Amino acid sequence: MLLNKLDQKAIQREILLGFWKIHILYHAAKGPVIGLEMMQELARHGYDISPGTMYPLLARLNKLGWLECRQDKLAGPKAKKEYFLTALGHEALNFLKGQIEELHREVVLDRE
Amino acid sequence: MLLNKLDQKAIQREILLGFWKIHILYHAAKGPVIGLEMMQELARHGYDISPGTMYPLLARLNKLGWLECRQDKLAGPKAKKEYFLTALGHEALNFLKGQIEELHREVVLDRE
DNA sequence: TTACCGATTATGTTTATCGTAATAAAGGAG
DNA sequence: CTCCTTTATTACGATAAACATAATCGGTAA
Repeated sequence: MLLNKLDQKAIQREILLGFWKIHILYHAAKGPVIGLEMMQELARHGYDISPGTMYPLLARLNKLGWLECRQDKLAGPKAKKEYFLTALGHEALNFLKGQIEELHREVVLDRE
Repeated sequence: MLLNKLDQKAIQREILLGFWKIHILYHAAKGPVIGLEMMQELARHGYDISPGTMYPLLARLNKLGWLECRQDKLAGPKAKKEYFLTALGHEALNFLKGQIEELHREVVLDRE
């Protein structure tokens, strides 16, 4: 393996950014997603996401209408937020599945 | 289809950015890649990349050591540049193939 | 009280993306 | 030879995303 840690970081930043965003949508489709939990989950898969990246992302996906946010109103301003995939988010995820399939077919299976 | 053009643009910017970068590496493995040609090729696949994005990207991949650049020295300063995948670039591409497979297995095939 | 844990929020710096305009060389039409 | 189009890259300014780190807040345990 010629790739060192700097290369891996570059791959992450340059290319894999979108991959774990898909993971988030995927998880949000299965059940509620929480920022910190997701950071830990992704860390397990080798992605090291800082809060300064994760939380603005979730807010953005919420603003785009792909994720819905629920928070206990009785709790304080920093209580955990649960994110769910919306109908629009499902559409986006389905579209992305098609894109993944295409990429997989072309690059991994080397067809077409 | 609920997704409108704004959504598609968001998907592109938020997630698919890495996908066509992989396409570039993939093409560079098959033969020389030229900026403008790549922009047209990607446009055919629905990705609309502006020169202000493409050329800095190629320069960056070159600087990372994934692409090698050849340019006819006799020609002027804006002569076309041909990019080839380096050994390190091959490593990166192979690593990415694994990542694509994993993503495909989990999200598309819904396994694991 | 104090200390820690689960979570989010705030913030400042760096880097990428995008659109558009400028530049350069080469080839063809007249 | 000059003008125009085509093939390419380069330059640039504005917006936005990513990152690391520090601050905050509420709950629970010692």
